[in-house]
Amino acid sequence: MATLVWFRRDLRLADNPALAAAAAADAPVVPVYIHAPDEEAEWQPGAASRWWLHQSLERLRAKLRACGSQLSIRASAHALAALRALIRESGATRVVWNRCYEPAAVTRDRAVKQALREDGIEVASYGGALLHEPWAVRTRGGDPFQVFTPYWRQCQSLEDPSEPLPAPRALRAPAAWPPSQTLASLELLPKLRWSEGIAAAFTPGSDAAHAKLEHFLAEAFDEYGSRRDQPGTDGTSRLSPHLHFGEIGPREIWHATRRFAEHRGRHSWRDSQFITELGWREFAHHLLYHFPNTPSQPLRASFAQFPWRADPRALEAWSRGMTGYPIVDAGMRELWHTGWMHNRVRMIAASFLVKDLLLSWSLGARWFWDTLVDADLAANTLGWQWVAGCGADAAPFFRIFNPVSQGQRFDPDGRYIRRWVPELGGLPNRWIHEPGAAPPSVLDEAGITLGKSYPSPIVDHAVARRAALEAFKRIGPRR
DNA sequence: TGAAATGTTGGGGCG
DNA sequence: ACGCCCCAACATTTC
Repeated sequence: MATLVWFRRDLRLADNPALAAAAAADAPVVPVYIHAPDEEAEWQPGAASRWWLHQSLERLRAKLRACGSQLSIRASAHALAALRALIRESGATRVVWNRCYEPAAVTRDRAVKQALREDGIEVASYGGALLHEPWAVRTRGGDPFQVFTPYWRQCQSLEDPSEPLPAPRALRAPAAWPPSQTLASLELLPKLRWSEGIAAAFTPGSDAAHAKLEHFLAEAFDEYGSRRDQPGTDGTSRLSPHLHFGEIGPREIWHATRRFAEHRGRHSWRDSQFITELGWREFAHHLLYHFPNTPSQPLRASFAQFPWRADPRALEAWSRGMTGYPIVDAGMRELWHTGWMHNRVRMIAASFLVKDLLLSWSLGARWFWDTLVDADLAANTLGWQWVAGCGADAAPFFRIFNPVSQGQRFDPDGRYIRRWVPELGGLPNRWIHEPGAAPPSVLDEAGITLGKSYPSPIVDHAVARRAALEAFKRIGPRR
């Protein structure tokens, strides 16, 4: 009579509709996690994500234990096979989960649902990962949106997301627990010990996520509009990996922000930039659901013929943070060391790859996928296609970031550069964003030999910009 | 959620 | 006092 709760990208007890539904029934609850990476095809989690997943599962297991429950972990080529085994071992008659929206997950879940029902199992799925289901938001003509502003306006006009559900206090145990593999047996942790940087920057788990949200609201929410673009400050929430793994749900964030703002008489919170960022997350999932080819194919078909360059050495220089443009290199090194990059810098680094180096956005998307702890197929796809100008509501082809002026504008005191590109630390602020143009005496003084202690710029931005305009002009403009 | 190129304005130095 | 030039500051256009 037990209910299987299939945890996936919802590694939390609070505001977990599937878990709440299972707990509400007068029946034992069997929480399970199934590691079936092959079912995610070419978008299996990268090394940084796997590290996070390991930590997060550990926290979830502890949380469940505190409720008198247990997490049964299985690795399997096919989730369906593992579910059937778990059903057999636990005598469960019902399976519940919260929906995922990636194309591979949608296909798989549909098949699993049908197969289990044919087995005579009761199956239900719930929405908990988004404020609005992707199919619930439509243009007047019934189509999915392709422009953010009208999309989000439409969302805001819908009924408010419901209040988050409380975490169950206790979960009924089954007569016998289905055995669990060890977490270690999933081999999620990296072989090399490079994860210290990530561990120093982040603490996975829903407790840390909620602490971070409270801290953000108290310390940074009011100034978010002005400080969110300054990578040298602590102006953003850094909730992205927690959101990706579902350690905290968007409804919890939405309502916590509402309560915080209303308590202080701030009634414009709905239109705050922070809430708008939740909107972009929704929009990304909306697009991925309705345009499932976009992780590998440009949404705008004309870009399929774009003459991207092939230049492995340039790609390598970009990946490793050795382009000679400090703001780009700082971002790429922050990514490599912490599994995260400030959003403003993501745009700058992405623009550099796509426009200055004329390398395909999909190469950048893949690198981010492998290295980000918050790697999310929907957000990553939207972000890269946006920068490349080949996606929905994309940046126009002529919008090309100048890595020097962007650095000067958003990191005026060079704090971000000094943190991640320490070899430039001795440069005065005047030159820290363009060592390639600094007078020899200044470089001397700072102990820098261009080409040795720090790379010379791998391209001349002014030249690269003109080449990009030329190439994009041919294929990019909307018709 | 750009930036460069081009155009306009207005104050100050100077003959 | 006046016109001229220079150029910074700002605005507009273009890619």
